[in-house]
Amino acid sequence: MKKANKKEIINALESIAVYLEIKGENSFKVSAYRKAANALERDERTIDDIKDPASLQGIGKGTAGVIDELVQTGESSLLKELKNDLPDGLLPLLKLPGLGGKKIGKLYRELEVVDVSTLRKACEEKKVQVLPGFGEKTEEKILAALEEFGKRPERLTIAQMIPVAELIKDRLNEMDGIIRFQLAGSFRRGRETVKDLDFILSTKEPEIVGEQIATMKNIKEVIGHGETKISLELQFDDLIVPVDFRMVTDEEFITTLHHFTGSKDHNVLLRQRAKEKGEKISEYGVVQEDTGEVKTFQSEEEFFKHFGLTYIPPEVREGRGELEVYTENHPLIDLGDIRSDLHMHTTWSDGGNAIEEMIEACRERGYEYMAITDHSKFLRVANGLTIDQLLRQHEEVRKQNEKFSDFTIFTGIEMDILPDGTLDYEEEILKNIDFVIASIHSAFHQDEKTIMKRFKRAMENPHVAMIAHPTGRVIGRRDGYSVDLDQLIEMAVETDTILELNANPNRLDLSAEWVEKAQAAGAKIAINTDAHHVAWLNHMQVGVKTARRGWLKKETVVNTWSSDELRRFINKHR
DNA sequence: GCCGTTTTCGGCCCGACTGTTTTCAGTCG
Repeated sequence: MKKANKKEIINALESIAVYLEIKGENSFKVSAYRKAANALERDERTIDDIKDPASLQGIGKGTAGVIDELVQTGESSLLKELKNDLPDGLLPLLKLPGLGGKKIGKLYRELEVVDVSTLRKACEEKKVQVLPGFGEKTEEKILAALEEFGKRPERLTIAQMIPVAELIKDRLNEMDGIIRFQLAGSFRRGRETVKDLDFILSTKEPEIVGEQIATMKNIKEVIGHGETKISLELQFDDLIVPVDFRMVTDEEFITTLHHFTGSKDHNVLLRQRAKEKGEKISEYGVVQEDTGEVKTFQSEEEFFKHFGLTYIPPEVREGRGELEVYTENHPLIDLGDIRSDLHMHTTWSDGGNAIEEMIEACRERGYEYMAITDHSKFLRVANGLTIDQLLRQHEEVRKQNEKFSDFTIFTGIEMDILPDGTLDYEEEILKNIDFVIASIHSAFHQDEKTIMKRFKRAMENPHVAMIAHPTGRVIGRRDGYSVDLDQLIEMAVETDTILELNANPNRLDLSAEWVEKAQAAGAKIAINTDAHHVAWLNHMQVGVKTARRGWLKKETVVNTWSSDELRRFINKHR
């Protein structure tokens, strides 16, 4: 029997939790299996290196037994048994809003609902509304949810959310009665995708503010409207965005902001810690359990300090050891550390702005240097530069460069690694370019070995400074090519090739998870916007957020260095 | 199911909102 790998074990534990939930098991037992899955996921080691799973916090005798069985045999008798007991068509029903394990269990036992279609039938025959605990409205809602089921993506990309978030902020700014507001949730933590947007508002007049929110433009539906919480679905063309608004007093603002920034795992860990001190954290403050005294805070710094911690940036509040690390300062890279952008396009290839405009925009952003990197000749669809054009462009860049004593413009190129593994320009050309980027834009279907050969050849070329968007993924649209990232990182360290964190919110490539691994291995990262328009230079913020999610320090990121330092690094092997 | 210098039993993070109920269970984040 094939042994189960770590991912399969985590999935099995999560499946067990879901089945138990539908069975109506004790909810703490259910969450014990989820906690065990989380504990495994958080641990960096492989399943073989974790000799004794029960030694991990959250894994005891029971779940360790399940894990051991999966490791030994590749199967779990408990999971098998559950699968025999319950139809697996019930599992997707948990995704329907308003339906949880308890209700699904009841539907199964009382009405023999086993999947989406039997559930729809039961609703249509009006059998659901007569069940105790259900009613007419519940039945209607289930039917409506079934109608929408599968039509909408579960998570929305940051690229889609950025303009929506800005629009809502503008509207809140125009409303009466709001003292201050902030966007919280996974958006604030910088996740690649989000389920919804969470806004925290402070006000003395929740009814007045609530009324304005519930009547704002673009509302598709008001999901809920209570005294302090309003849930909406906003619609912009095809895009439907769930948005939650929470209203509190200004004193409560900071603890509410922290609570709804999450993550859930982070909150749970911090609350457990508070409990050990005889305190209780809620949205409204920290309660001294013996006296009932409620403490509120002026800032999140102050809040964390209360628990003996320094400020924990939202990006790392994932319950992955931040409470242990942030007993002292642990600075991560910051937007203010960025001194250049090393990947962008102009009208010479497929960009929308002239060289001068890009220079001006970079200077406005306070950078000290930059690189102009248009596409190479192979990429005809993007109007890649012929050798003649390239030489003329670099002449132009050098001329521009002479204008400034306080700013440096690198000549550059985003050169294609061709399907056969050769590079788009000869050594003779490359040796005169300041910043050579190599990247893959073709033959995505090739197998991993072939792709890795292409990368290897590029990275071993002494003139190639950086690999751009290493996986080629576009979030929510395509996975990219088959690349062995562990090996790529290894090669990057060996050849001193920089790996890119492409800050385009559709790409975020490398991801937070992989830049973290790259940093651990000693590789260097550049955060670049790959801007095709001056406005896209602002994506640097998103890139830095992603870097922070990967715990990147300033030193790891080459565009926090001075231009001389970077030049020395690039020219080391030339 | 997990956990424990108060505990090997009895807790487990906490609260808003809805729809079902006549005081609360279920869901959600």
